[in-house]
Amino acid sequence: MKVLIADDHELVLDTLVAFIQAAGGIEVVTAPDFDTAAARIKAEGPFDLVLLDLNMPGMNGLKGLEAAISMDGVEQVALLTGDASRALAEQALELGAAGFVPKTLSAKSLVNAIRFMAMGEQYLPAGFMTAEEPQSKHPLAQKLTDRERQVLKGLTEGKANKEIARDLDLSEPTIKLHVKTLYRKVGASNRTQAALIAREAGLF
Amino acid sequence: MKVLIADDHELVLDTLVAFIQAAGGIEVVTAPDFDTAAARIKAEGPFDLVLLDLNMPGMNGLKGLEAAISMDGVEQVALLTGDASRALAEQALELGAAGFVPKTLSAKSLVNAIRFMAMGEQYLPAGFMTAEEPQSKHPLAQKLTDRERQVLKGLTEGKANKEIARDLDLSEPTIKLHVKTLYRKVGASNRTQAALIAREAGLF
DNA sequence: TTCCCGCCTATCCGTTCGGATAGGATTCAC
DNA sequence: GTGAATCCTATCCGAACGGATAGGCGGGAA
Repeated sequence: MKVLIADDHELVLDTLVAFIQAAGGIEVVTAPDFDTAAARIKAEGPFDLVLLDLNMPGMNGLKGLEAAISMDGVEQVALLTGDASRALAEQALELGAAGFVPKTLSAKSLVNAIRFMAMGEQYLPAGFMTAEEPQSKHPLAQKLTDRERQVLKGLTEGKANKEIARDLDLSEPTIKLHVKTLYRKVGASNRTQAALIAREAGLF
Repeated sequence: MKVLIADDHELVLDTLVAFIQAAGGIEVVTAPDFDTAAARIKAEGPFDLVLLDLNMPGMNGLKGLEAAISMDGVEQVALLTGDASRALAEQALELGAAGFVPKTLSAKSLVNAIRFMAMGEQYLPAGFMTAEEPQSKHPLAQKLTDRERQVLKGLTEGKANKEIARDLDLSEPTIKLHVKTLYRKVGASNRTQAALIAREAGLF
């Protein structure tokens, strides 16, 4: 059984390799970025599992995942990531990922997950997709009404009131009202600040 | 010598503890988020060094760093972070942080850095502050003139043209000109889009 | 020197924004 | 039912924005 792990955090790499080899029966190859990972797949493949860090050089978000999945010499591809966003996990699975591994896992269960996926299974952290939306409502968003959230989403896309009105099939004055009340709630004084605050809070 | 490490990535925690204790002479306490870190400082302090992950629950960016520095029972506070941004490092040092430790370090040098800081020294990753600005010019920013960059910075802070004019000691019509030409260069059609694009590119 | 480029200033115009105010509709809790 | 909350619509106004256009200034390149 052969596994490639790509991560620019050498610390993570060190640990995983040590733990996996201690367990035995698995050959581990590492890479510090996406490009060398791709090169090693070509040169040293095939691999039973390829683990890709979401935030590493050369990996353009899910682009790298997509590319890796379509490569020859790769059985399974999984994402390794620091922040566990449910939306991201869903997208990754839609693209055909074998799993989604947050680094918040303990070393032991992380190694178990890797062995599990290398055997061809799909892995998701316990209580990740099962839980409806545990703490999804940010302290900021929870104060907004549904409409206001929809309007705020439009703001974060740089849209004009008129555009938002068309998208939501409402009149423009209505949008302006929501925009105004929304400013007060999030503490913004114009649409750009509101958009930045929303992004900062991780909404949308 | 006593060290507290707070990180929501249990993997990181496991490794650091194992390595540090293997080296001997250091007592290690861990915490999965900022609040329990603060509680443990109060209960089990004093600590020679507190290592805080930048992206963990309860830590509002540099707010947590600031809070930890001002606490009793803490000698040194350092940041542990996944992505090494130079601007962030500078801000952290200005707040009085003892160092800035990117997780891209190998486990061995990371442990060395921790021991180094616990002894009261300041640590920065090699060639981090020394290098002038290695790859600072993003493909986007390099097309902008100095003034346009300054104006764009104002936009990313949600400022009005008039405010930017005051900050840069220019007239408002001038700002409007720069804003307009800047839109064309970055592909925005209004200030909110420009601000988001700039943030997306990692500028400022 | 002449020319071009980046920079600053300015005016004009139509649109959009931000804010205040007011009325009507719906739903839900009391 | 009464009242409160949410949502929709509307009008008015001053300020800010987005865009076009035009001229002056300084420095570097041809």
